[in-house]
Amino acid sequence: MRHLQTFRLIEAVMRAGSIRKAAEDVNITASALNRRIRRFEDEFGYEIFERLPRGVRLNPAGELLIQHIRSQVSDLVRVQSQVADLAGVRRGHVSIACSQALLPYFLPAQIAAYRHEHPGVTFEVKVRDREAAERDLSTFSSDIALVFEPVVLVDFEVLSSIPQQIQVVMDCLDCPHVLPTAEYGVRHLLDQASRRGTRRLSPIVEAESFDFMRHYVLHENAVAFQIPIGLDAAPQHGLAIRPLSTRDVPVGHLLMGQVRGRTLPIASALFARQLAQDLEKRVAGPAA
Amino acid sequence: MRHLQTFRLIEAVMRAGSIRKAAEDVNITASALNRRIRRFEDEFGYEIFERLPRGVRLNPAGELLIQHIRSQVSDLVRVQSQVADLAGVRRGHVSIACSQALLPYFLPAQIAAYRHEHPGVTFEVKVRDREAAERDLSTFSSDIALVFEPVVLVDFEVLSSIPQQIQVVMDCLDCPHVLPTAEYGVRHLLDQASRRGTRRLSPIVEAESFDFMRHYVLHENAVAFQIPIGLDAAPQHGLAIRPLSTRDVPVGHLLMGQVRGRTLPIASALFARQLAQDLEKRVAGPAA
DNA sequence: TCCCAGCGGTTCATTTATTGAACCGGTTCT
DNA sequence: AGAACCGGTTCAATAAATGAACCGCTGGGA
Repeated sequence: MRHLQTFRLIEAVMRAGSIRKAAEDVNITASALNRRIRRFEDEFGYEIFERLPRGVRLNPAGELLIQHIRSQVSDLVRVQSQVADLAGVRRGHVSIACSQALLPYFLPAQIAAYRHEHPGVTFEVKVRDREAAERDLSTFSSDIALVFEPVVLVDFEVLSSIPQQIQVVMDCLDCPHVLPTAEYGVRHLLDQASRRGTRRLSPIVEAESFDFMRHYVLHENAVAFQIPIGLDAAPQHGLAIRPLSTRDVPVGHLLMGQVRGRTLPIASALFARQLAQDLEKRVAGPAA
Repeated sequence: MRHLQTFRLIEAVMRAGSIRKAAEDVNITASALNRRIRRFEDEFGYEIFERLPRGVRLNPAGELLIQHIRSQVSDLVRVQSQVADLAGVRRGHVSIACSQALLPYFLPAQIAAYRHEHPGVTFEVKVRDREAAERDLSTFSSDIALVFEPVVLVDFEVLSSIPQQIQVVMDCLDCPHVLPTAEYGVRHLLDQASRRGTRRLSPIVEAESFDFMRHYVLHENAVAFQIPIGLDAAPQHGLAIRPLSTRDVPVGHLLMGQVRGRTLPIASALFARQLAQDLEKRVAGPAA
């Protein structure tokens, strides 16, 4: 898309933090890039970069502009997707930012089901912690976020919410436990619970991968934690799964959402609706 | 703004209904214009014009695109206005589509008051009947609409609403009356009332200008109608003004609104707030 | 019926705008 | 003080958009 070229260049400069570096990235001369930036600033009426001795940085005006650019590009994609739709081809691309718990069972099944109906739609699944997922949404680099216990809710429009009680994944009933790192919702809830009660959390292993933790308990006598949606309905060989009491650890919530007020491309909107329907079914009868 | 050039051309072609005519309008060759349109369609991925033997017309994809273009341009203006604001200069441009009743007293006073505070802001006042005002909003060619008894309310977000009982402007109490044409809210309400009751409307003069009608009753014994906001608080020489009974004619509503969901530029948003405040005061104590 | 005006689309020489290489003045880190 | 970067500027080289002429087509009027 030709008329967005300048915007792409601006983004490149923003990322690189310097015109010369950005020029390398996009394979043009620094001089050409510099002139394009200046010309844009002329037309726009205001400078959008602070010129520092070691490079450039977006000024507040630039921040406003970059937000506009992003929403614009994403809206153009939406229009294209709508046009594709009325042209008969159900095409499109859905970008999802989600917690790890969705990776092993839920999302693969959901995406496969959707693609079975609409083979022209492509997907992009990004693993993001709760904060990063929301950042992804607000920069329009993801359409839909699926996160457990999100941190802030500004600009996050909840499309669906289901309760998820943390489950213990254990090989036996003994103490040693494996915990996710602090940025995860599961850890957040367990931390809260431990602060309230007398029991202390003393993880023998901290990990960022729930997959790793689930496998770890097969090797050492230990317990790990996960939310139901990240666990198979049929318990695996040698693994027992049991919900924590809601008196000990409060029930958490898995939220699906988008940027507040944004109109999603058709493919993404449809997929979000499918997700919401499936999630609701789980609340009614948790037997997936 | 250079990167919007193609969009301007697309709009020109849409308006002209033919590439050759549009080329004349924008002072380039038909060949050049044709190529730019085709190139854009290539990049966009879909044709946006139907090629007819006597010209071109937007196809549904094009309709979708033009909507996107308009919202995009208006959003860029909003960003510029915000930037101007944080640069310290309160600049901007406010475009208003309104009924005639607002012209003689209300809007001049309001705009003057606003410009007294913010001399950098310019205004554009367009007289539109109820339908055209809403069309103006949805094509982003006006920021704010002020209309009496709007027709449809889709995409119209009401920012303020005050009741306005139709007033009789008379030189004496006799029958002959002067009426606005059908597209006006005043006529609409009077029509409704006459259908419900037994009295017939038989205007001796139909006019599109309320100003004309107000002056006309000075020359011939006749009555005219207007809503309070279009009338001076101090009655003019020789003119008596008296409200119609709400039993005879239902009370109408003057609505101020914008396109649903749109973020207005700062200047427009501020002006809309000022209007809303002033309108509310009128409901409390109608003595302007 | 035929014909021609008007349409969109294409081709190729020309004009315009964009680019790249070299260079300038400045600041920072060594 | 000098080397290393930085953004900004200049001017010739390159790439892109443009205009004039032409093609094939359709619909309305003679």
